[in-house]
Amino acid sequence: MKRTEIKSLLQTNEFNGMVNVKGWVRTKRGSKNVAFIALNDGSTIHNVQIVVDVNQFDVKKLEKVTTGAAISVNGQLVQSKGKGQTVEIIAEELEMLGEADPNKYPLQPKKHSLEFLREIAHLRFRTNTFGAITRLRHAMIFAVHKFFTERGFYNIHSPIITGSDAEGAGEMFRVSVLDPKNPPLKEDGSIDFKKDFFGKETNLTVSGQLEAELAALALSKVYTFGPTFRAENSNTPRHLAEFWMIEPEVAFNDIHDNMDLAEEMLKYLVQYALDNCEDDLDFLSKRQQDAEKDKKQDERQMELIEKLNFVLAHDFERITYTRAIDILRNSKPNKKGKFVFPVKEWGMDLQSEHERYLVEKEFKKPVIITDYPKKIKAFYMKQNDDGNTVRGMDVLFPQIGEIIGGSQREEVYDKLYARIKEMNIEEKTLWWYLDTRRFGTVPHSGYGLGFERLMIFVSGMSNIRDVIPFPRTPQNAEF
RNA sequence: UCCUCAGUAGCUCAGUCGGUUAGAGCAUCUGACUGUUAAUCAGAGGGUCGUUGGUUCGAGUCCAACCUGGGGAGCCA
Repeated sequence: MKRTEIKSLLQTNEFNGMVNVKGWVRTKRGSKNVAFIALNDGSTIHNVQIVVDVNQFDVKKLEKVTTGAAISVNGQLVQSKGKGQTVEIIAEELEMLGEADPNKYPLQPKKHSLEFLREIAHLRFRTNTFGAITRLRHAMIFAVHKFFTERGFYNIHSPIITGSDAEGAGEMFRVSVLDPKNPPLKEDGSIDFKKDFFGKETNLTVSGQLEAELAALALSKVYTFGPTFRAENSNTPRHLAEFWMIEPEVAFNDIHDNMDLAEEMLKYLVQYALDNCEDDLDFLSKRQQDAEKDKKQDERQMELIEKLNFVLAHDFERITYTRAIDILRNSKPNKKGKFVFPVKEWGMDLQSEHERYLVEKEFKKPVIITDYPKKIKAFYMKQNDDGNTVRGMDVLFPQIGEIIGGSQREEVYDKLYARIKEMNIEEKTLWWYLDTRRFGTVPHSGYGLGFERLMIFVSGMSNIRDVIPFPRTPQNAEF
C-alpha cells in the first residue's frame, strides 16, 4: 500500500478506506485497552494520532513502539472522537521499521535545551523545533531563487576555491594537497606552492562578489547563493565559519537602486515565510514566547509574527554615516557615558552598541546606513566626490545587527587602481578584476546577505548554530 | 582572541557556613486505569559531582590550571 504523507492526511475530507502512514513515534500513551501513538513524518509539524486497540495486537510488538521508533501503520482514516485533532487512524496493521531503545535514545517527550540538542545534531531534526526550522529554511532558499528569477536575474556559481584573498574579508581556510609534514620548499625555506595542486596558494572563498561583478558586467543582473568560509576565531551567536551568502550584483544600479533592491528582497522573503510557513511560524513563535519568559521585561522581543509584519509595514530608515554619528553623539546614553565606546569624532567605526541604539531605540525599525568614511571600508567601494566617504551601505536589523553589507562599486579604473595602491593590495592577483574597468566599465552595485542571519530573524531563534543543520564554528565540526 | 557565568542522574536543576548514606521534577522500567493530548496515579532502578592537581582531620562545596558550553566584546554577513 502506498504511503500517504501526514501533511495531506490532515487536510483531507474523505473518510473512506484504508491509508498507510510511515513515520517516527513522538509519544505513546493510553490505558489498558487503547493506546495512542503520535506519529510524525516531517511533512508537517503536526502529528497524526494512531489509535490502537491493544487487545488486537501482539503485546510484545506494542512494547517496542517507543519514542523515536519508526513504524508503518495501515488503518482506517476517520474523524477523531477525541479533542485536539480532527482526524485519526484506527490501526489495523502495524509494522516495526526501526526500533529505538528507550534507555539509549536521547530524545524524550519533553523539552530539551538548545545546547543539548546541538550535541546531538544528528538527531535534532526529529524535534518540532528543528523540523520547523528545516522546512522554513527550505522555503527561504526557494524564495530567494524565486525573487531573483521573477526579476530577471541569473544565478552564478562563483568558485568555492579561489586563488586570491581579493576582498580582504577575513582569515581564509587554505586548500592544499601538499604533505603538511613535509611540504616542498623553495630555496629561501618558504613553502613552494608551485608544486601544489593549482600551482599557487589557494583558499576557500570568503565572498563571491568579485566574480559576480564580472558576470554582472555582461548579464546585467546576477546573483550568487553559495557557501562562504571565514577562518576567523569568532565565538558569537551571529557567526559561523561556514555559512551561506546571497550576493546580487547589478549593472547600472547606483547605491539608491541597491538599497531599494535590498529592502524589497528582505520584505519579499519575510512575506513568503508568512504566506507559506504558517504552521511552523506559529510553533516557533510559541517556542520563542516561552523562552522570553525568562528574560527581563525590557529585554523581551516582539512576538515573532507581529515582528515580521512590523518589518513589512514600515520603510527602512535610510541615513548617512554622518547623520548617524550626529544622532549618536547627541544621544542620552552617549551624554550619560553609558556607551562603552563613547561617540566623539567623525571617522570612528560604529560599534554594535551604537548600531543597536539606532535600530532598537532611535528608529525602532531596520536602518540602512550609507556613505561611510572610506578609511573603514573595502577598496572596491565607489568613492564620493567629497574625497572622504564611499558609497557603502549596511542594513541593520534588531538583535542581529548587520544583516546586509554592500555598496556601489568603484567603476573608474584610475580611482580603483589608486585605492588598491593606497591600501597595499597585491594588484597582480586582481588583474582580471581591473580589466572590467578597462573595457566597457559601467556603474554597478551589489550586496551580501548572510542567509543564516536572515534565518535568525525569520525563525526567532537567538543562536545562529540553531538555524543551520550542521554548524561549523571554532573547535566544532563533529557532524 | 578578551571579559564574564556555568558544568551534580538520560534531560532540566537544587545542594545552606567545608561535616553522617548527594536530592527533586521530567524521562525510563513495573503495576493500576474504558479515548489519551508532554495523559494521570502508585512504586522501583539510575551518580567517577567536567578533568587534573592542591589546601584540609574531612571537598560537590575552597584554591590553581586545563577542557566543554552559554552570554557579552572584537572580526563580519
